[in-house]
Amino acid sequence: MNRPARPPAGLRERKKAQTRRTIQEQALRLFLDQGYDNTTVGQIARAADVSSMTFFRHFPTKESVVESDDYDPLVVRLIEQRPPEETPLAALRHALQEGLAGVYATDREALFVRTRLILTTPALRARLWENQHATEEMLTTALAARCGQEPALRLRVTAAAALAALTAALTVWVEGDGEAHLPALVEEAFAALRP
Amino acid sequence: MNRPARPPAGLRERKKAQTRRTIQEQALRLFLDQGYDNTTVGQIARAADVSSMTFFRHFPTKESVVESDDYDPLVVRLIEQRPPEETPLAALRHALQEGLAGVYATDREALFVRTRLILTTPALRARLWENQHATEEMLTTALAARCGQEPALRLRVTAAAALAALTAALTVWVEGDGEAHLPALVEEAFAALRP
DNA sequence: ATAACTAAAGTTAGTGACTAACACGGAGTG
DNA sequence: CACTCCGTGTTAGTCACTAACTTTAGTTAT
Repeated sequence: MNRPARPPAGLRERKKAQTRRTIQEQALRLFLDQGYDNTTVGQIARAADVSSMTFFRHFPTKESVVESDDYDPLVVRLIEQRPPEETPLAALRHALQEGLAGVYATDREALFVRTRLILTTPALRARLWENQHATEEMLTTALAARCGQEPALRLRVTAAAALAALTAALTVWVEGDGEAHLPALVEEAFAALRP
Repeated sequence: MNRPARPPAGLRERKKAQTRRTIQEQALRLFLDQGYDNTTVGQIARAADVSSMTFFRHFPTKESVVESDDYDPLVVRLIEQRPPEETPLAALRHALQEGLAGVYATDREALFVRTRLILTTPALRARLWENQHATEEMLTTALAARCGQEPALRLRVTAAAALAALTAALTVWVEGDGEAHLPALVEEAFAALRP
């Protein structure tokens, strides 16, 4: 159970982490300033004061700088904690809402900017779907473990539909310039799944 | 209402269409032979006896050779023909099933090979999601037009969920080496959306 | 039929994402 | 203090894709 705020743990590692953070910050700044496609890896590297190679040592692709993907394990944990009598879909809905609530309360602005960047950049959007597929598999497994079933087609569909609902809500949220209440949008999106 | 089988319509156009077809055939052959990532555009061009530039004159990206996307307009037409008293989800289910039935009856083997190639190649899978997003918008619009509503969040979620169900069914179909009855899988996938 | 028009295809020379191979230098360890 | 390792820089590539220009060949008009 290693919570964040790990002790300094060695100068070398700290420097590495620092480099990584700097690259990511500069990348996001440049992407927002001049657009994703108009920004080259070389520019990012120069802004972070490293060589282009170092960029790829920390991030396998240009797209991967934008991702976070710290949510998946959190949501899986939340699913495990849902009462077992809940339907899979309800468990997913509550777990996703809980997970979102935290981010929404503390980092709403950052979430908005990042989401808009992703949804308006084709290359990043494509990457997003790929990640969703991985997330879908994790959710399916978590759901299957919860009620003893094996990960069948139906659970897969449920997980995929839940993620589709979440994405649709995020899309509408961004299209409305972030003025709507995101949790309410998510709730409405999930409502469309129980006709 | 130009049905296929258009008259020859000029030597130049025919030659162009022929070149395009050759490129696509050779590309698919090479992809299946040696894998997508191990095949370069230059190889495809050489196999089709054209220059690399010509490849990009016919297909904007290497990924786009694999797509067909002739389904979207067909499905939209099928949606418009569904009886108006059907729920949006039911209309989608029937339209997608009808559209699939045609391909499944005549081109099952080709559908299987192409689907497996896409689902097992990360770059193509990413592209698939992108296309699904476009499809989702068309379906949402079609659904909205059907029952006079405006394209709200709920319809978007419905369309996205339906596509997720279809994709899940296709995935399971491919994982089972194409031995299952695809329409039945689709039916089961949609069943998961009515709990 | 031949000349004039035009669109498809080739050629060349790039950019940018990403990789492999090797060298350097400072952080970790005895 | 020496020795090892690991993060980084350098160089030289490959491959997808683009732009500018030329060549070739189908089409059209004289």
